[in-house]
Amino acid sequence: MREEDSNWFSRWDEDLPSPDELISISQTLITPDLASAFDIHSPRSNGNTPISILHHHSASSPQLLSHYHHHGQQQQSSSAPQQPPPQPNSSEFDSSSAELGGGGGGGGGGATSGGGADEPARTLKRPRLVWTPQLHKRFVDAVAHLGIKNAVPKTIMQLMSVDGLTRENVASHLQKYRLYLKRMQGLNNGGGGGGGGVAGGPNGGLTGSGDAATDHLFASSPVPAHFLHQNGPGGGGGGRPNSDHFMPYMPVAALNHHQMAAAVAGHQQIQAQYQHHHHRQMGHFGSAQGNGQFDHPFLSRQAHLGPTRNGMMQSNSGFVEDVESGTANNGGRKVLTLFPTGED
DNA sequence: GTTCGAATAT
DNA sequence: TATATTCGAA
Repeated sequence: MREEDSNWFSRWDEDLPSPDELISISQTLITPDLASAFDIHSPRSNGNTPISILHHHSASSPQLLSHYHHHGQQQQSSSAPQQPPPQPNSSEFDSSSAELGGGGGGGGGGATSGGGADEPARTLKRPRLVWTPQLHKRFVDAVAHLGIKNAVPKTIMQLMSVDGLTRENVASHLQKYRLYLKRMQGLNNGGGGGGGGVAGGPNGGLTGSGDAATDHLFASSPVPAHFLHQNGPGGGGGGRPNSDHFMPYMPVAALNHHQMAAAVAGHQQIQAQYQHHHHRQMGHFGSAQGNGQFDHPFLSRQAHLGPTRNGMMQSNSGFVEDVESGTANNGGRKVLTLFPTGED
């Protein structure tokens, strides 16, 4: 058992005095897209953001390539549960404390000025999604429950219930994940056996490929055994949604029904953060709920990202955004990390 | 028409 | 590198 994942965890700790300090952060007013659109950056010393800004613009404007074609979708088929409407997070944490956007913090907030403030989301590029171990965990869980056969991007996305996650996000990750699984199969081909339960991560012997780093993310969450079995199209059998009795699983649809969802929502603590090359800040929720933590994979709704393909923005959970442009081997990229807390 | 999946681009 | 976007196929 390695806790390598703790890396990121310890990192932000540096910048943060202590979790308790940053209790509730709300970004409700500022939406990621808005911020990016207006190029709002770190709130200059606002008392809230101890960021040390390393504004360096070595590279002048990056490329302004304009090739954004987006197909928006989020359509619902007949029996699709649908993504939850922007539910007023009736949570305990009112989002009026630390305000990045509200008045205090953010200078950015006001940026909205301008003539029409409608239709904000459009032709905007969202930041790259960073797959944190937690997020990946949800992903794996979803896939596990669906079974390889049914594990297609759309379905996975729905099961994960992470707001802001797009089908494309999942598809991309899935592609890589499959590759990873394949590689593992190759190593242990034929084998079967064993009962060992979990496929056991990257066994001591790494692949000759040498890049184990790639596997690290994947390694952080256990791979369900059934994933590693080669399956022949053959005939029969077929589609069964993984009937493995692994863990309890509650379909999103169920949540849709009653306020139960709301209740659950109260427990979720999710955060999203924008990060740049390095430097990250995060807000912490007043998680002090006397309750322990929630470990339920599916029993929680997620943080909201900005604009959905729907064109509407949903923000509710606390966010911290840190957008910087700069120098970096990448030339400055905004990355969005949304991660659910309470796992692993 | 929609979604998947792999290739390709950044 | 990781993730995004594109493109052809089902």
